[in-house]
Amino acid sequence: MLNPLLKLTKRTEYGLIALLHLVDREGEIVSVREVGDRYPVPRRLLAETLKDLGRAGIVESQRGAGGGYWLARPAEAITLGEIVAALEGAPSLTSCQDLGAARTDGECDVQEVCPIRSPLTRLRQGIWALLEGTTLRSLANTSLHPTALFSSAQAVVAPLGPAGQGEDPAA
Amino acid sequence: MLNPLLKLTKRTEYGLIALLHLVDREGEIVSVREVGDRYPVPRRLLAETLKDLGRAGIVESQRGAGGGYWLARPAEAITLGEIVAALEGAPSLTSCQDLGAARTDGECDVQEVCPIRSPLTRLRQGIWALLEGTTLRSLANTSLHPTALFSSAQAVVAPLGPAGQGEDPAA
DNA sequence: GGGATTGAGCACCAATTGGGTGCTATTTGG
DNA sequence: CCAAATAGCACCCAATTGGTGCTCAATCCC
Ligand code: SF4
Ligand code: SF4
Repeated sequence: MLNPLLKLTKRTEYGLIALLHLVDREGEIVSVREVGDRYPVPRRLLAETLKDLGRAGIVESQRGAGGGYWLARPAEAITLGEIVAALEGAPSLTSCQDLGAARTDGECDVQEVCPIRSPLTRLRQGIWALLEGTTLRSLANTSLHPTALFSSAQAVVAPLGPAGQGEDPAA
Repeated sequence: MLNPLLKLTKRTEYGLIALLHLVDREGEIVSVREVGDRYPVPRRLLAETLKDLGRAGIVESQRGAGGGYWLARPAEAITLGEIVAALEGAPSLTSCQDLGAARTDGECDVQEVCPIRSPLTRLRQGIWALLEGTTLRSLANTSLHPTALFSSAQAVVAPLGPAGQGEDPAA
């Protein structure tokens, strides 16, 4: 069984691969064909992913012969959170939390007496802070900038309490 | 669309609810019936969840009339990561990473030339550090212990680079 | 001992979601 | 006009998750 909590969808993975390629070719125009030739991913799905990223305003595109995609902004101005949101939808940790979306469909029975809503919300914000705190640029140049970055995440999630002993559940 | 990255399964939610109830009744023995009476969740599924937690060694149980469940350890010695691992399986962010599991099924074609494996691994470890750094006790007594806790997460994920500007994708 | 209560185990079904493709229209360069 | 390339959308199939049925085993109380 794979853990859904920590799982990125293939769409997101393909999107990230494509975006990293765009970073590599920053300033130029890149076609889906080119990306698909470089990485053994379903080219068609890659195209769908790029379309999504385009609709989200992360990349821009040019149709017609010689067309393709390029980053709509410099790589340091694109966050991982933004990418994930574009390809997997708005962030919400549980079915009752849509965080800005319409409240019309949040219909969990437990909601009234739920003891985990509040702490989980904080956790979600913490994870999201991680994603927001990671730029596309930093993904490209990994093993660079060993800077502490969790200021916001820390502030948000800290009330959850002190750390445990950190056992490894994979054992 | 709900974001799978930040989504807990119902099983985990129910499990957490049950566990928090056990924390409340720490020292006593609690039946599934009792928990099911307090929260409007499918009692049967709640039972399955408790079984899983039992198999994972998080709770202990007593069969027969008057039987039930109790925490196998004090609440501060049970981490959220452990709970999630018990109910949703071992942590792995992408299909190629099983982190200790058998390598026989990690069969992503991209693997050889994948530019995102390494950074995503680090991200996964960061998220997991968050989960491991949260104890069941701290979930119960939220709004307590405003302690900084991300030492391990920080150390692990820091190489990903500096923070972005933190836009809100839900807007 | 006998019945009621409660957990253990396992298989099974139904709904949702994610992975992936087909098809057609539209834009652009030559 | 033709070829290349993106845009849009509907659709199918496999996997996962949410939820149940049924049976067995242990324990308490009378
Ligand atoms: S109310 Fe509680 S159980 Fe229901 S979706 Fe929200 S967090 Fe989960
Ligand atoms: S190799 Fe890359 S694309 Fe394949 S599962 Fe791993 S991270 Fe994802």
